[in-house]
Amino acid sequence: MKITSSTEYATRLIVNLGRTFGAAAVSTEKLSESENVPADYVNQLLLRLKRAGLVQSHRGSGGGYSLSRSPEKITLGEVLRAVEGTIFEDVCGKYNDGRKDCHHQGHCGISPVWQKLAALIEQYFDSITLAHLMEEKAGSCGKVEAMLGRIPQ
Amino acid sequence: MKITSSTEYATRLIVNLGRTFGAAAVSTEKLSESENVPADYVNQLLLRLKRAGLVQSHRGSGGGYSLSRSPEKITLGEVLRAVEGTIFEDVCGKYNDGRKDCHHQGHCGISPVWQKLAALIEQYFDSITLAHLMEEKAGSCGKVEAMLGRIPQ
DNA sequence: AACATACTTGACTATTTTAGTCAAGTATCG
DNA sequence: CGATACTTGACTAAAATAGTCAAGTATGTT
Ligand code: FES
Ligand code: FES
Repeated sequence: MKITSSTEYATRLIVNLGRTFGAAAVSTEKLSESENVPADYVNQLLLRLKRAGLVQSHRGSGGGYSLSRSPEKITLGEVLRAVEGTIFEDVCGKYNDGRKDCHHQGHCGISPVWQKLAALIEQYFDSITLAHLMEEKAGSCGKVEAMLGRIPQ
Repeated sequence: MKITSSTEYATRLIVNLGRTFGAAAVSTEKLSESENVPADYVNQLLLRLKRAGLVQSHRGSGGGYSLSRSPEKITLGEVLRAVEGTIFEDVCGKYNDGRKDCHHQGHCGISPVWQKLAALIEQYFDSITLAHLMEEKAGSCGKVEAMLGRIPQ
């Protein structure tokens, strides 16, 4: 799974934008200062969020970024896929030049575990919205039960 | 989360040992050949598994490694912690020289999400035994429901 | 005892990934 | 027109990963 500085920063940045949703756009320099992330890095990350359609940009003086949807309609999963590409990369076949050298191919007991983990993680991230993240009390970090029904056994 | 080549290899190696549980020990060279992992790397990984008490070594000719417990009593979580140290590293405070520069410290909506994810993943890995991994049919990769009861909301 | 087998230890290196930087743009507002 | 601020893509330093190497030590067999 890819949890890098981009993950951490992008999450903080978009939550920051969520706080001023409906109000004026925020410049990357302001974001850089308030979230303590290098300015050029902020640019890079917000550009990816923009390309994924999660935020809008407004050029020129007084411009900046703003959410393109309300915080309830943006999930953490979308944010992470936007900045990292894919959240959980396949484990089997990643090493040994891509060929699966497992002896029990087709009915292997290991690979389903990685696949299910991937599903578990994706579903978890998709169950969490920006609105959840903006709540300033701990404990509301996704309803795990609700999400479980959708994981294939 | 740390899912590296060590993770992948160590899992395959210990499953391999599981298959001959009760029979003779298997040399690292044999393991290297049958699992297609560099011999010196196999040595390194099995040594870590040994230090964690999951496998036993037998020196001298005819020696090798064998499980030190039955496959039902070894979990994937134990294996991963043995080879990687910690499975999921803290996200908050990992960047920005260790200080949490979140504006809503103490009641932040983001950090509980990483913490819960970590718990989710650890519980999942701990719910899977070597015996599960050895079953050569897909689909028996841990009972997610059972594991959920133990995750703090 | 000698010898081959096979684990043990720890340092070392090449490769890849991550984190962050830089420069040269383009569009918009006032 | 000029300042503000996004846009693009390449570039670099630092860290992590993947794998190697060499010099051991212990054990079973002959
Ligand atoms: S297919 Fe990857 S370990 Fe079996
Ligand atoms: S404490 Fe890390 S983002 Fe709030």
